[in-house]
Amino acid sequence: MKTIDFSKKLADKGLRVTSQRLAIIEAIYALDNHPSAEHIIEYVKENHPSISVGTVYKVLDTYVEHDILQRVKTDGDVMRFDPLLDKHHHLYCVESDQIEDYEDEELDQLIASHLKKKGIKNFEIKDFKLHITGNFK
Amino acid sequence: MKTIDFSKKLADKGLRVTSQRLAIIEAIYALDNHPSAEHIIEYVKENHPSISVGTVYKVLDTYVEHDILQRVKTDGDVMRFDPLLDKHHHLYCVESDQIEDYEDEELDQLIASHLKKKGIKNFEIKDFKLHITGNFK
DNA sequence: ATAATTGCAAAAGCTTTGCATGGCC
DNA sequence: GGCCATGCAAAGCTTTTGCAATTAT
Repeated sequence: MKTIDFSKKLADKGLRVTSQRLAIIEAIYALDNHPSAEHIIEYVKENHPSISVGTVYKVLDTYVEHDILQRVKTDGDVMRFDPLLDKHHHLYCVESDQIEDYEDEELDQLIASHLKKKGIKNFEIKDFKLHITGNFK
Repeated sequence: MKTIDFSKKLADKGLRVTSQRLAIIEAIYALDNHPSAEHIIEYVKENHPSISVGTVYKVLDTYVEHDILQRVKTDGDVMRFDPLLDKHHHLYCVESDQIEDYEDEELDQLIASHLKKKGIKNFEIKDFKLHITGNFK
């Protein structure tokens, strides 16, 4: 995805296009491994030394609100961000902080139909996400 | 589970039994909804006003290390704790911070056999957990 | 006795907030 | 021009840490 596409993406959502916002979304795609805010700040500062921490957090919030990013839960206390919006699951490495996307429509169907058939008492299911732990090799 | 059982549970793991440790594990069972450290502290202070925050965190860490508790991931930045150790999944309410356990061996089998059959390239699966979001009713 | 646990308080780490300045539309 | 976004710095919150005093075994 090129810079110009990011501009359009923001404009289409009614968001103002600023160089900080572009740098942040470019960073997330460039970093590519569900970066934390800290990783993003570090990366963006290379070409944007004066960007401030508060701005990055505000922009990330804005992106999550406008469905440009998803938050990714981790065991630790840092939030990480994922630009993939299609339904997918995550692979968590038990030895490092690596997180990868895992898409599997067949699995989605399998789980969805099982849950639909069986139902959960007193609970209306909206969505589900599988957290798979293991080792990359 | 009675107090005496908690004592035994700790002793069996080679942990020293202290009134703080007992109060903390009792609190978790009493609170019963995957309490946060803050909830636990609040509850324990009723009968144990002088307990300190640091102690509670240290004891929770000890319990997790010794497989007496599991950590539960949340969207927010607070860690929560679960005394159920059997394999299970979690139901997350989208409107509140309620979290419930969900056990479903049939589902576990279904997912396990699908993943085993299909495999994941460059990844060795150790375990998986489903995060189901929706509404309690 | 002695090794582990507690309480206290300080500090760390991540994230949020308020407000004046500056930039986009 | 008007409004929104940014930078800065301070503060907030949860969690961690160090150490002396206390307690369990």
